[in-house]
Amino acid sequence: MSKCGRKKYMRTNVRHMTMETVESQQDRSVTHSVAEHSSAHMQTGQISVPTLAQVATIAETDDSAESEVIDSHKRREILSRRPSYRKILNELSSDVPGIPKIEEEKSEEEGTPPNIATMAVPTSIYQTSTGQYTATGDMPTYQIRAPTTALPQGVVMAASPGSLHSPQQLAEEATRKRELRLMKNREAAKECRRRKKEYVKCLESRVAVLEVQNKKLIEELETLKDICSPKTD
DNA sequence: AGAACAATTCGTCAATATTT
DNA sequence: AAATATTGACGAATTGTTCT
Repeated sequence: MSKCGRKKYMRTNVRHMTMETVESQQDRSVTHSVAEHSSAHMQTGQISVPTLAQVATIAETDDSAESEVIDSHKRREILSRRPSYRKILNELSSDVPGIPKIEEEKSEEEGTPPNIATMAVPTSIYQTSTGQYTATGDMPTYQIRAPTTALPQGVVMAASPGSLHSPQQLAEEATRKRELRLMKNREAAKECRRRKKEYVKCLESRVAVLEVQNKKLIEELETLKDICSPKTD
């Protein structure tokens, strides 16, 4: 995959705002907006996280003189980075029994085979008669492998920086560090995407469960209405 | 069949959060 | 404070779908 010619963007204090909306778009040949871009990447049926588009809209419409007066706290609140998927999911799981926690990555010696991510699709959260959510065997009892622990072949740990002298050695060290960083980030991105998918699936499951619950309650309400005020015809 | 477009995936960068 | 982790955004590549 060729990565040459990649455009570098200055990023301002914007977690949910890209330069697409911050910069003037005049000199950009790309015509799609942030919202379009994110929706284009949204799979059918997935739940979109609206903050990005919302914030982008705010940013776009905010450049009037009045906007300068806007409380910076508010803005910061909007733009602040939201918690990680792991955190969100774990909070969800503490609220709702049956939603699995995303476990911290564990070292391989704790029994988990390396590089194996077992994960079931969380398609079945059921509600018990007490109103609690319960997981079936299909619930994601995944285990997260520890990707960063395994260095690819060819990545050699160099000597300590103190022992490097020549510019060539320094350059090699820099290259090695960069490759290591890229590799780590590559794995981190994969893991992040996996967590995100998990998070979205989890939300979808919740929606499904709540819809069923809502339907039941409506039916119950109708029944009670009928009992309390039977029709006279 | 193949062109055209849409959707998806992946690696990377950079900003920010979290951990040490 | 430095190191590390997380994740939105981007562009390129790949894959899928539709139309001619």
